[in-house]
Amino acid sequence: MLTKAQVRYVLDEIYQMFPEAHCELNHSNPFELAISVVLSAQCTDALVNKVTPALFQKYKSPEDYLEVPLEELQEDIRSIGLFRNKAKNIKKLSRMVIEEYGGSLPEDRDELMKLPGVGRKTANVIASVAFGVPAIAVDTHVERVSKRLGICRWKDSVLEVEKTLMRKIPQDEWSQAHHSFIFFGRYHCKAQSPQCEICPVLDVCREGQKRMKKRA
DNA sequence: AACTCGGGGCA
DNA sequence: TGCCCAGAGTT
Repeated sequence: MLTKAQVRYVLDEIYQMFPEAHCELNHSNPFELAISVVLSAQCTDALVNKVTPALFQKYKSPEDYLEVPLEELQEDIRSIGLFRNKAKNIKKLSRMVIEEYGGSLPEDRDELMKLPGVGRKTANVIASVAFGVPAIAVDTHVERVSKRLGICRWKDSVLEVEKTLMRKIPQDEWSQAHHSFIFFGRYHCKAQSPQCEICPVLDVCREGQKRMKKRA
């Protein structure tokens, strides 16, 4: 496992690598943010961003999602994977927000996770981006990068990864670290083809050194 | 723990 | 054109 000093080193290097890493989600409207993040499950943000402008033009409130037939909502998000489930979730989520939360999104992560389509990762994103709650959302990029580097253990569950990251990263950097890890995972430490040859943190990376030795 | 849902994007 | 990508829910 990487020491706290090594984690510090990794963070600094990765921040330098992706200085533009930041959250592109609109946080002025928590409900729209929640819809965006629910749509994001199992597909890229870029794909979601193609759909949301027109979507939010048409649907202004939770009530609007309830008024249209399910098939119409499905059609409006068709270009995204899993659109049938996601449309159902959005309708149910809208109903819950109206009936159980008085028309606005709950701020508590455990309450958020009661909403359909909102798991641990999504709840963390909503809580941190919309409500400023300190959190680290562990998606596949964050998980893969943390495990390869040796910040946490391979067998760790998502929850354990999250706890370890919170322990080893200063709280005021959780957001920046989260977004930087996403960029790092998507463009550099990729699932199938990690760019170990040109990696700035190879010297502390457990998996990277294994890979390089294998190649030699 | 394994399986399902489903498109877009890239090789 | 087939393989890879990306979470939540259900069993």
